[in-house]
Amino acid sequence: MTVTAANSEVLIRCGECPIRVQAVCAYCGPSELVSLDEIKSYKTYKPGETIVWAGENLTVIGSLVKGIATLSRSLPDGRRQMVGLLFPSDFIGRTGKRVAPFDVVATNEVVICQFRQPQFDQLIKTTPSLERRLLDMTMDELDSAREWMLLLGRKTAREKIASLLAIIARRTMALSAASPRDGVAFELPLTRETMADYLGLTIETVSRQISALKKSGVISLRDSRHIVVPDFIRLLDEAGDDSDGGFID
Amino acid sequence: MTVTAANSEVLIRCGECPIRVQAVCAYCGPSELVSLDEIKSYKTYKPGETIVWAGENLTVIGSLVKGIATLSRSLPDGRRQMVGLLFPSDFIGRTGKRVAPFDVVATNEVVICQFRQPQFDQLIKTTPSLERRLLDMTMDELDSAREWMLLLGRKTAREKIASLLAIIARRTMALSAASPRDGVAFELPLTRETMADYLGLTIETVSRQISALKKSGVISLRDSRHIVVPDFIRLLDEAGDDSDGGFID
DNA sequence: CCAGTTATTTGATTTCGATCAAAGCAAAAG
DNA sequence: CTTTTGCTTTGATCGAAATCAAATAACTGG
Repeated sequence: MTVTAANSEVLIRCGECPIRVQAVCAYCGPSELVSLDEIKSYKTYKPGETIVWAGENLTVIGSLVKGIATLSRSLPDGRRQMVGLLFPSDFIGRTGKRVAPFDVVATNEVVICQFRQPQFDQLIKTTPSLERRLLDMTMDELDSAREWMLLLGRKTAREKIASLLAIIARRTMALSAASPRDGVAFELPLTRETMADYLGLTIETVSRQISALKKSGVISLRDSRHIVVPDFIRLLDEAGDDSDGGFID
Repeated sequence: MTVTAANSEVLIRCGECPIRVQAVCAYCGPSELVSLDEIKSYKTYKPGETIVWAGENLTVIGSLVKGIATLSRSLPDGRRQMVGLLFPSDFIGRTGKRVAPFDVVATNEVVICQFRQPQFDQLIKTTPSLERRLLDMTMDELDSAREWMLLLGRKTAREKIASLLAIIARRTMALSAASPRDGVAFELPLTRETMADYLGLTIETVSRQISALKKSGVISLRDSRHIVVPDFIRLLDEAGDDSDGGFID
């Protein structure tokens, strides 16, 4: 299990955490070692596999260690809306709820560090700083979800695509410490269908708008999954919003 | 300040709380009285008044005591999306954030029980159960926001209207303990414009779809603000979803 | 009660994105 | 190498909701 603070400080680390091996609670000070090994168990999911079914019993509680998973809900006739993306260090499940409100689906090979509910509750109770951190993370997610509501409710297809690309570009830039006016290149971690389900659009519209942005010179494509953004500011402009959305932040 | 638990148990009550007068923390047991009077202050806002401006310094932290407020964000060209409704007992603001992410606007006359940031942080630190409660509330809001994303991204105009009416009808029924097959009557607390901003629609479409639902016999109107739902199940059906959304739950 | 806003409804038309349809492409399977 | 399969692009058409426009209804303050 990995919990990353706002300032990127690592609070608790698991054995299979990609960053480090020791289980340490940084909040409680380095002196306080949390023995997670007894209460956690790792589970691996194949690409496309459903980790949690909406409406079913919510048994999984823990955090994503490796891979990317999607949170989504579907209407009876199949219309689907993605409502969140889970990256390593994000939580799955929640305390005090019996029924899962959303589907959780693995896009890659996903590894989850899973806890038993009573033991996780205990861990939270005995680690106030963890609860505080959980609260902050949840509030951030809430802000992101609401930001996304603005996109879903009011943005045009072109603005939706630009917003999504901007968010991914921003992630990439943050990692490479590039400036906004530099070119950014990245690989789309999503299929056109997933993008469509995210943005409340159809596959065809996604494809068309990407083509349109290409024709306008806002982006260029090496292949369908590799995007190059020559001018990030220009892309932000197309997103319609002054700020950057930040759904996947 | 009023914090209501999932089971409707009241945790902390302020002087002007509509339910009771004493300031009591029920979680910490009735023995533990929380002296809120020294750190809180009441503020009243007129209908239409903006309590918090998105992008500006977030100074308000506290909870809504009376009235209804909306949470919204706008695009530079004026397109607006409502992202939440605040009812009495709901929180405004959050710890550890300098800039307000959304506008908070009073629809009625609104009374807010306001705290100073450092003192509120202190209150949270010394009241672990309060933090736990805050976490639960925030997670519920997150689930609701995501549910709303499904509506915004994938539902038709008719389904959107039906969903909103169903949520309000459900609230009304819960208060009157009526059964789903009974008729429900309620007053819309929102203008057509507010509804439109909520649902990601225009005023005209809202009006048209309400007329259409009336013509289909799903609802009837005494006047534009007073809705009668003869068969709640029928309305739920029109909402497209099996479950009830619950955005305003 | 009336003039003057401010909501709401209804109608006509347009437009953006969905739908229907088919072709191109690339990776995996045989 | 060819076939299959899944993903993506592009084209033609359709339709739901937006936009433009105007009438009606409801509320405001004088």
